[in-house]
Amino acid sequence: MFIDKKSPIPAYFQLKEIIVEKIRKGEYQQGKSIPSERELSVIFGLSRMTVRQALNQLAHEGILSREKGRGTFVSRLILEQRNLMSFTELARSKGMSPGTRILQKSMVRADKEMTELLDLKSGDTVYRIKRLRLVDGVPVGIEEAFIPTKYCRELEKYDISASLYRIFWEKYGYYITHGDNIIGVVKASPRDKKTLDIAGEVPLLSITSIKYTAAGLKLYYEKSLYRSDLYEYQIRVFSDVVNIAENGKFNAGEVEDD
Amino acid sequence: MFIDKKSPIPAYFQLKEIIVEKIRKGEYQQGKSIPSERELSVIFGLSRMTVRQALNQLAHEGILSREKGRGTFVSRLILEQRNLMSFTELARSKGMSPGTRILQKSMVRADKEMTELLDLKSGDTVYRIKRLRLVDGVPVGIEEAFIPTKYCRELEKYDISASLYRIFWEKYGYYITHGDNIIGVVKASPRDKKTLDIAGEVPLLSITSIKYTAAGLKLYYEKSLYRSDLYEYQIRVFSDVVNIAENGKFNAGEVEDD
DNA sequence: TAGTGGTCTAGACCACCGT
DNA sequence: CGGTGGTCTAGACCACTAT
Repeated sequence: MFIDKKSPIPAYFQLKEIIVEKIRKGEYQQGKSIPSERELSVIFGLSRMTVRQALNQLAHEGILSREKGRGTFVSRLILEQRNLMSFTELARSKGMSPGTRILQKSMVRADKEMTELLDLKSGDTVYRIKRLRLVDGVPVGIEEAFIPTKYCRELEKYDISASLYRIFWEKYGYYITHGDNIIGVVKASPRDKKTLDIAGEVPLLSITSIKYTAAGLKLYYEKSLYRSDLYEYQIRVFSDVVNIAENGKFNAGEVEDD
Repeated sequence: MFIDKKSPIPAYFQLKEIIVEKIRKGEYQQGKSIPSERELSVIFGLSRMTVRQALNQLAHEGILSREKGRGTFVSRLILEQRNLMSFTELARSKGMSPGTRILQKSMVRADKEMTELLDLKSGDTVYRIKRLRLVDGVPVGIEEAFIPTKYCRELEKYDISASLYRIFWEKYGYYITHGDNIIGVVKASPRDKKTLDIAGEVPLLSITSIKYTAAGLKLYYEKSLYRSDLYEYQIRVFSDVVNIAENGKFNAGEVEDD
C-alpha cells in the first residue's frame, strides 16, 4: 500500500487504486469519510494537488463524494443501476418486492458475434447467465448476460441472483462506470411469452448493452427484455453519444430474437 | 475578455466561459487547435495549472479534445446527439435523407406539470414545438418540446426544423451536456397514428427527457414518440443514474443491500 | 529539437462546516 | 475556532509529436 514513485504509473493513479482497494476491503466504509487531503498527502508522501487529482477523479466516477468544509465520503452503494436497479427501486418504492429466478447458467465458447463485441480472442469462453426478473412474483423481464470467464474466474461461487455490478465490484474489483446501449421494441417470441407468462400481445422493451469499466475495458454484454406494460427505463444520458451513432445501425428491420 | 481576479467567480470558470464564447463566435474553429496551455496562461495572466483546470473540464464536457504532444482542439460537431441527431446522423449514414415537418409552434403559459418539471415560476411561458421526423419521406417520430421562453427570447427568428441543440449553442450560448430520460413503450393514440401514417398496430417507443446544461440548468422538456419498427435508440449511459434515483420521483428507500 | 499536454511539488489564501 | 475541500501560484521534469 505504498506509492512507487519510480513506477511509470502516475502517482495519482496508484493512489486511486489503493483507495478503491481500501473501500472494497471495508477499510473505508460506505457513507463514512476517508482521511482528508492533507492527511493522505502525508500518509503517501504526495503533494496535496496530486492527492486531489486522485480524489476528484474517483468523485467523478461516482465512487467518492466530496463536501466543502466536511470531508470526502465513500458513496453509498454506488451501484445497482439501470436495468435491474431502476427496476428494483421502482418495485420497492411501490411497496412491491422484486425477485430473481436463474433460468440458465453455463460456460460456453464465445461465438463470433460475442468475440467481436467484447474484443475477445477466438477460443475465449464466456459465462452465459439468463435470469428472470419478477415483481411480487410476476415475471416482468428476462436478462441474459455474456461474461468473459477471464474477468471473473469461479463466478459459480457467488450468488448471481443479485446485482452483477455488485459482484464485479466486491469480488473482482471491477467498477462499471458506463455502458453502450441500444434500446428498441421487439415482439415477444413464443418462448419469451412462455417464460414471461404472457397470453396476449405485449411488446417488449429491448435493451442490449456493453458494460465498461472506467479504463474502457469491455466487461460484459447483456441483452434484456422487459414487459413494456410493466416497466419503464430511467436513465441519465451524457453527451458522448456521438461516437456510438457513428458506428450505429439504423435498423429498418427486425431486432431478431433467439 | 479578461479575467477578473477580484470576482468571486473562480478564474478557471471565467476562462471556461471565455473559451466557450470564442468557439461560439468562430474565433476558435471546430477541429482546429486553440492556444497552448502556456500561451493561455500568459494571455490571461494565470498559472498553467489554473488554465489546465479550465481546459480539462471543457474536454470532459466534450467541447475540447486534448492530445499529448499535439495540442488542444475544438471538438468537431460537438452537438447533434441523441434523439434527433443520433437519428438524423444515422439516417444519413445509411444513405437515407432525414426530414422535419413543423406541426405546431406556439407560446403558451406553462401548466403545473411543466412548471414543476422545469423549476419555473407560475406565470412563466414556454414555447411549445411539435415536430414530425421523417426518413426518406416516411414519418418515423413525433417530437414535442416545451422550452421556457426566458432561455430563448425570439426563438421565432430561427429555423427550428434543425437541431435544438445547435440553436441553443449557437444562438443562446447554452451547451447541453446531459438529459434525464424515461423510456417506455406506448400504444399509438388515434391522432398519433394519423400523424405517423400508421394503419395497423405499431407500438411506439416513448422517450421523455429533461435537458440540462453543464451547470445543471433545466433547459427544456421533450416528449418523443418513435415508430418502434423503424427506430432504435442508441445511447451511452454513465453511472450518475444514482442521482436521478435520489432526486427522482420514483424513489422511496435507500439503495441498501440486495 | 522545440513545443505540447501529463504529472508533480510545496507552498498559499479562501469559503464553508461543525463545535 | 480548527479542519475541510476549492482555488491558485510558479516553478519542474517527463513522454509524446511534429519538423
